[in-house]
Amino acid sequence: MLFSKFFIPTLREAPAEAEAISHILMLRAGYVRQLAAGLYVYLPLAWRVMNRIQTIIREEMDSIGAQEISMPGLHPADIWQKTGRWFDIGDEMFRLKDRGGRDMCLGMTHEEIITWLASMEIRSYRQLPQMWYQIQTKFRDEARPKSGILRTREFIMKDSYSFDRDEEGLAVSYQKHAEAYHKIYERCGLKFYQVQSDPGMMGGAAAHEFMAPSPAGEDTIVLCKKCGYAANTELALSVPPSQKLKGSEKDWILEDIYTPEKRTVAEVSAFLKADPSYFIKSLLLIGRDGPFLALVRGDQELHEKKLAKIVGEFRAAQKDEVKSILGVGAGFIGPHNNTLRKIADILLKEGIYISGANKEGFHTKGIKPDVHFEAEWHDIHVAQAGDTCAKCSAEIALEKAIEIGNIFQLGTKYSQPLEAVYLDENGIEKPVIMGSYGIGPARIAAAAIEQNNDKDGIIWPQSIAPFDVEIIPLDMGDKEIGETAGMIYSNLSGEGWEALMDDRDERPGIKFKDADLIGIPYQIIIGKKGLKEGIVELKSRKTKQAERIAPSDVVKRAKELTGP
RNA sequence: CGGGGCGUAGCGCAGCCUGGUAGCGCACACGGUUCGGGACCGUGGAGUCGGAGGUUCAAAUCCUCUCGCCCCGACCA
Repeated sequence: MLFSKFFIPTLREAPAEAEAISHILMLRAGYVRQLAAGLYVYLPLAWRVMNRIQTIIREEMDSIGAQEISMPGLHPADIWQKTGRWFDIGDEMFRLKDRGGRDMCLGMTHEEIITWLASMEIRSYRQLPQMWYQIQTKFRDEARPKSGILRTREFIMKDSYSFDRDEEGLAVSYQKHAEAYHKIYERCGLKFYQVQSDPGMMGGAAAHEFMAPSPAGEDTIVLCKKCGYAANTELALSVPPSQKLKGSEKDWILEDIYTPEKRTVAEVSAFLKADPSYFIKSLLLIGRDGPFLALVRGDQELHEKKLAKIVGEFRAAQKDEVKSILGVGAGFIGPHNNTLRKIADILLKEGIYISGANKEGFHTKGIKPDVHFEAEWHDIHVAQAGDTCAKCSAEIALEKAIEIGNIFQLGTKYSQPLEAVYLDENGIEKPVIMGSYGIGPARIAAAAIEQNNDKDGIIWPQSIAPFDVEIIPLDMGDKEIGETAGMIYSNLSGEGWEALMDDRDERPGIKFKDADLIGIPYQIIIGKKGLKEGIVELKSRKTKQAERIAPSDVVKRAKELTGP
């Protein structure tokens, strides 16, 4: 491919709206352009990357026996109504009506549609298991699209679905997907983790996410280097450090202490000269069944998602609600002396504490859990660096990560309402057991850039680079340079290499800058000085190391370094 | 949806406070000199100042409304 004929609109300066590294580099290097919030045009370079990623995905999906299909992006509402998601999902679903006034939506995912298909076609256990996948556009009206192509309102996704007779079959399909995903990410040159995740609105039992560590990520994951425990903080268990005992605390007796105008843990902690770990933070929340208290240790944060999994939806109480329910201001509420339902962090089961006295201007010291109040005990705190692993007690690490894929065991969540059933060997009708599995190719591309770049630009992993090699003749006016470049180009092409040749009549500096920005992993630099000595340079984008080799040796050497 | 910021030439920005000729750098076109890490000189083209309404003799600038984009949070199958 000739650079002069290929559309690569590089920019010297990045548009001001870009913040994430991958976003800035994709704009500057001429990969994408933004149409509107969360909507992007993929230019030729980016589309080549996407195609390479999709090819890898197809190969690995096919190798586990999945079959590619294609489903519509526009869906009738009634199928989504049958599973209830038409009502459960809010503004994030694009909804519209067709000319006949029928409710429709743009597909955010395809569980409903594929289950409809299965319900029409699957009759017998003899037809199972099945794995079907597609690479297709999804639409989600994101509340806040961000970070370039990392979070968009329209995006391509590989989604696959498994259909099995029973849970054992599902476990096999699930495992096959997990293995295929590992291969896909490895082949794409990504650093990644498989972590436990929250099934969320997908429903079902087990779920894992594949996470590419990056500061640009929206998720935080908890990792234990010792035992391998890995989970999204949405559900990650951890054991924070215990109270720092000075010795005298165990002699505390239950007493109220006057703490005028001291409301927050920080204020009371400073006032009483006691570490925040001696406090119980009491939060009055309003759930579906009325008000309740959530209790976490003073140095901890409540994880609202963990709590929501236990009690369902809730919201914080307003100031006047606190007054009317507990008869005291928000800074002085505590777990004892009231009959409200209490959900307490498991960490509070041990120790002795100070908390609000439920009396204006007072805190109570010497509170012992299970003695002075009772509660339902759950892990509801946010895992933090410095905590230890709930499984093996080693110190855990926290990392920001980009979600690049997920796998869910759905069970019968969709097959039941949509009546996707089969007859087993005994002629008994049973619902199909399903799994669902997603990968975002654009996120793979963005994560690859986030993980592989330097001050000059992108450094693509070879497998997903838009081209394998860029040939850079420094002076197109020089006959010998032009001929050598042409020879190398056709030799490489003949061996299956995809080469981009910068045939533009530009100064060397511009060609070097653009080449580094675009990030093709190898550059072959052909200049007058080198040719006088009979050599060209083969330069690694990543290391910036250049080898001086004879033009005729380029193919041989390139093969040694890496395959096409 | 809550909080904050920004919309002036393709990109990056100044001008706005204190109303009066729309400007700079890069990019682009042409000519010349250059040519191993984003060259230099000269000439030139390009802007409904996001939009609407208002105040004023006069609005990029002041006021009101509105649209869009970005960031933080909430949300996120």
